[in-house]
Amino acid sequence: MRNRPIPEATVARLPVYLQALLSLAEDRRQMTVSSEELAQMAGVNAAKVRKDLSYLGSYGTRGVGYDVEYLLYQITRELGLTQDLPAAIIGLGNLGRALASFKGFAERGFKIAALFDVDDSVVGTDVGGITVRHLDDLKDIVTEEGVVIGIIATPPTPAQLVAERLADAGIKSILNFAPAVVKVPPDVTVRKVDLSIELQILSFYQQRNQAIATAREASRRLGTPDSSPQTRR
Amino acid sequence: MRNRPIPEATVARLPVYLQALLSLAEDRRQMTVSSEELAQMAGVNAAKVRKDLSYLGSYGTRGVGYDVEYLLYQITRELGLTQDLPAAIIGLGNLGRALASFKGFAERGFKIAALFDVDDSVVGTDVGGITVRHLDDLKDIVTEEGVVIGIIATPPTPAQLVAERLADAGIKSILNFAPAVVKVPPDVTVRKVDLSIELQILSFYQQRNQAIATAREASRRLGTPDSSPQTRR
DNA sequence: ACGAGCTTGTGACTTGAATCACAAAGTCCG
DNA sequence: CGGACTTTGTGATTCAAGTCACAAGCTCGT
Ligand SMILES: NC(=O)c1ccc[n+]([C@@H]2O[C@H](COP(=O)([O-])OP(=O)(O)OC[C@H]3O[C@@H](n4cnc5c(N)ncnc54)[C@H](O)[C@@H]3O)[C@@H](O)[C@H]2O)c1
Ligand SMILES: NC(=O)c1ccc[n+]([C@@H]2O[C@H](COP(=O)([O-])OP(=O)(O)OC[C@H]3O[C@@H](n4cnc5c(N)ncnc54)[C@H](O)[C@@H]3O)[C@@H](O)[C@H]2O)c1
Repeated sequence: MRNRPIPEATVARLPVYLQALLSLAEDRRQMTVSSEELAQMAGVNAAKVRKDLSYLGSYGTRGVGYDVEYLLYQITRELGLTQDLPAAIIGLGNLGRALASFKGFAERGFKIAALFDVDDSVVGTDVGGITVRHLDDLKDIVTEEGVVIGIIATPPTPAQLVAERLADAGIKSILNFAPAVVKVPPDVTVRKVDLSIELQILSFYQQRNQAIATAREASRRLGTPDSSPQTRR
Repeated sequence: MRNRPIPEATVARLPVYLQALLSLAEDRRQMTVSSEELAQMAGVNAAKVRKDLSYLGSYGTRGVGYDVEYLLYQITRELGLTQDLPAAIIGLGNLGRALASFKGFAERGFKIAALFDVDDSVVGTDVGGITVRHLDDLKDIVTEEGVVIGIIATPPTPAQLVAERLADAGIKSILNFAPAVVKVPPDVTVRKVDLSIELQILSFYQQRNQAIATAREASRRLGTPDSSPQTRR
């Protein structure tokens, strides 16, 4: 299993295990954890946990489980979180400000190293202890501060432009909060977080379940035997 | 194809198509759109677009494409966005406030109908034109306002409790911003948005690509022929 | 030192999603 | 009206993820 490329789906779950392990490490009572326990905490099934962890190597002990500290270190290392990665936020509106003043990053392997905007009433001001700079200074400051992650929190229209500026500044990892699809060179990774999309997905399942409920209700009233429960998820 | 259950992956893309169609509908020049164009805009491939849309029915015309307005309506209907769904935000800190004062919801099928917190210095204040209520009044107000979606923006510790209160109030759809896994009854759908997880995933690919780059660099200097490019994503 | 009892690690299998590739169905133009 | 040209809709295929199930390996008590 070792040395095989780690599946994307596994990579996406490692941070969840990390979170669970951190909370276990905090109360020092439990030195070791079983795949079953970890699965409970992460909300997945135990076989998946074991398979996921096996991609990192054989870090468990049969009959015992996984050493919490050791596993914690291995996942941290695999995710590249052994030192704090410097990130920049572009767009200091409602969302950008919330992100900039959020204290939770430091404990999770990141630090906000620079802030950018284009609005003259924002540039030069202080947000969460950091001075907002003009977007035009992006490349210089990114180089200077060693920023490796760009967080786009501008309105959707300028998002593409900002992404290009980030790519031009040598940044390879972008997190995009603007509801817009941005195109970047193939060596740049973009992940998108779109709140409206999440809500719309919820809306779909909401209405579907409701439709099923009313259909069942109707057939019950008609005395028709209920065929399929169709719970799913 | 019709009447088959819509795959989860497709549901997750429908909002992206919706967004693209909305921007097409705005400038009224283009009455119809091909799967190829839509694919470009959504950042996916054309075959996937066609297959996704085919789950909703045969709404295209061969040789022409899809009627923008008609498709727009069909997706809106499928997602259950024909009327604004009332949502509630719980936890009015940095993030909760940004969400509450965000104007983009209305245009995307949602409206913020209620706000909740437990902090006495927050309860009773006005945020984005809505008075913050105490969490204890959740059930009453949810019923009264017909809220169907709950958005958790509290710290991680109270997230589980809040989720239970929401479920108890009859809410079936929860969007959770707190970095915590919440357990709910099977008829409730939870989606999680976790910023730190997204950053950690970026970190993984960042460091992996870097590792590949330095390995290639090393082998180049040694004159070893470079075997596999291994771009992926 | 041995057997009962856990728990891991992983091949084999199942399920679901993505991609391919092409016939079917339409448009457009001479 | 017919044939060149588009573009859809969808079986067939490939690829990735999830689940199952069990032998291998460890601990601990006796
Ligand atoms: N606020 C929310 O809760 C929320 C929720 C979901 C999505 N979003 C999305 O996040 C993004 C930001 O939302 P917001 O509410 O903070 O918006 P906002 O309008 O409050 O802030 C946008 C900020 O970006 C700056 N900006 C504009 N163009 C820029 C450019 N070219 N370069 C750099 N900065 C630029 C503006 O000066 C402003 O400060 C939007 O795309 C929005 O759709 C926000
Ligand atoms: N701020 C960000 O940019 C950001 C980014 C990523 C994730 N998050 C997550 O979002 C959540 C909120 O972040 P924040 O920065 O707004 O935190 P915050 O501390 O500023 O606000 C939390 C709010 O929740 C309220 N609260 C606490 N317990 C509650 C309860 N039981 N019921 C109702 N309300 C309660 C508090 O009174 C406070 O108003 C956190 O879980 C955080 O990890 C925030």
